[in-house]
Amino acid sequence: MKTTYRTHTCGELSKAHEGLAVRLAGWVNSRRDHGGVIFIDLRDRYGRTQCVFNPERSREAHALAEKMHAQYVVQVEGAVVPRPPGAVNPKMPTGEIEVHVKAAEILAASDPLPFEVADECDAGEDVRLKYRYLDLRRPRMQRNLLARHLIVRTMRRVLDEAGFVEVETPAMTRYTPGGARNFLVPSRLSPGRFYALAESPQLFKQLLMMAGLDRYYQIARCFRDEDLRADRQPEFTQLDIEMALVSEADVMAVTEKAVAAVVEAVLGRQVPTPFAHLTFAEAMRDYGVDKPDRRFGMRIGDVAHVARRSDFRVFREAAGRGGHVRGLKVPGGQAMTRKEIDDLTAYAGGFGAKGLAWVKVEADGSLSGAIAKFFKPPEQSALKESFAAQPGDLLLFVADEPTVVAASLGNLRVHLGRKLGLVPQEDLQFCWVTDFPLLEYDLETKKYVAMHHPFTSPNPADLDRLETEPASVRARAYDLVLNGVELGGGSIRIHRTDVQARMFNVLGIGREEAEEKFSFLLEALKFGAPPHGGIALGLDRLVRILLDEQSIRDGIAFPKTQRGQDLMTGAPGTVDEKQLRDLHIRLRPEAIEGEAGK
RNA sequence: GGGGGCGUAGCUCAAUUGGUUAGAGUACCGGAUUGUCGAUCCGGUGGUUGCGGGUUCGAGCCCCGUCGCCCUCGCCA
Repeated sequence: MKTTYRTHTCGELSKAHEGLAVRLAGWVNSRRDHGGVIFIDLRDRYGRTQCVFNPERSREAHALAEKMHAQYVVQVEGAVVPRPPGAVNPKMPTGEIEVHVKAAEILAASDPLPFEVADECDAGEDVRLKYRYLDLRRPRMQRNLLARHLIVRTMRRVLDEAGFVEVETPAMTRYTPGGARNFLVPSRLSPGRFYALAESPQLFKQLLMMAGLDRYYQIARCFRDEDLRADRQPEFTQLDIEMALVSEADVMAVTEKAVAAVVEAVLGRQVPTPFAHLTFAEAMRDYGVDKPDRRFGMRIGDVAHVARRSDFRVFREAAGRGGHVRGLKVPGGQAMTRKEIDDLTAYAGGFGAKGLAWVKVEADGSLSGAIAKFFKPPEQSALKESFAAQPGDLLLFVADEPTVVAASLGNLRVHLGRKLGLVPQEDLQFCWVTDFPLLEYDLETKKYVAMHHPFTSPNPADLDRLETEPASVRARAYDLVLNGVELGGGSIRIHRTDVQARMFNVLGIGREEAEEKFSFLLEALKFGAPPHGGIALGLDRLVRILLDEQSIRDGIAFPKTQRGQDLMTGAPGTVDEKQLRDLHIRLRPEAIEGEAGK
């Protein structure tokens, strides 16, 4: 790493360099001034090295060191010397040596900092984001960016070796209906027209298969104008893959290889392949969600058969009218207080559950709690058997529509798993969720919408029911789930014009609209489209999990806030009237007022 | 759009039931200090309590509005 300004980095000197004359440059990490001797820890990306300024060695250098403050950029020249006995710092990789400085130069001064540049930073995230370049000087953030780089490099290596071609696709494309809200870019050259920023390279990668590229990948930036979360940014990165002449197993095999290589590279750990598989129906039944966290058990149990025979009206009626009655066993939950259970009820209520029924298993095996009396002894035994419940356990039940039961218990399960410390944090549990429904009924528009996207191939076994029983048709779609997080998803695509036309028809996309919005795809399908499929993995989420960070923002150099703002640059910002005129745009009054109010 | 948390010195936080001049650590400034590594010791500067309004003899604290950050539901094919 030798450059004009340095002979070595701040991380590489050791006893092996003893006696060597070196030149280092970096940031002043800290200064310890003893009146005579001054110690300065010099920091760069590679590490920290202690530099010693002794007035007896160089009066000028020492005088300069008195002026050096935190985060000054300085250059020093001196000799690598083993530290005196007792002064060795075993906590530092370079702790056995120090540089005795005989000449120094201040390359850049620094104002006092808004927050300390240290590994454990307790500054608020808004301050960190405003001064992101300072935040990124912290070793932890540097580790994150380096790990992200390693992850991307590993993905490229694995896919390159497997014959994939990296192709760039447009970020500025045409708006297509369905899916996420798009960011729009006004066209200066075509008044009144707009590009849409790509929410994914979906159609382009399919067209690359039709072009005969055979195997494509891209580290692709995607844009979605939806509300943000700890795991969602308006622009994010996907590892996007598409392959021709493949079935699900081919795509999964490549994905597993790439992901396993990444885990090995970053954490040095082996991930067993192939990953576990479960169907959407199994996931919903056992875990209540389509992205199960399989690091712990506590599966959802069905007690409809007991509910029907009970005297508890809420249960009986729910079980009778096609609803579900299901529950969770909380091991040792008998110790929970009324207040704790009330909190769980409120939590489940957030997912639509109107109540949370519970019973405790007492030491003698009897059930206690407000609803216990509605169950005769045989039903009480049946309840316990359903969960293999032992004395000391708590059983929680939700009786409601299937979607409410699944959502409330599924989320409650994860909530409890964390609260009770049942989740082995270090564990990495990958799994595939398959056999998703092709379509979902949207109550708002009273139409079927594609669960994955409109180009997903129906399962051939269900194809004859596409028009008659659309909700029962399975898709050739699959999601990759890691520790309860949806890492990504993909599908085998429709490659036949007739099937694609039927799909649009079921979605209520008329021939005219399909022709207008997707004519290029429909035409391409006519010119020899090979069977193909692929997947897209959320890079930011994978990085976050492997780094064990709480937010994907900590793996992104310059992320945006929950309101979609960049606190450093101030984006989105205003533009002047001339720019708007060039774009043939006039702001609506409420937009102008809203701006004035700030 | 809904729910929740937070907002006090550059930074992280405290401030009894609404009651005297809003404190501490850190950073910063000055001084002392020749083996520290979160250096230490002495002294000092630093406040529109996010903003606006209200209630009150009196508001950091209560009320209304508003802005910002975070979490979350909806949303994210």
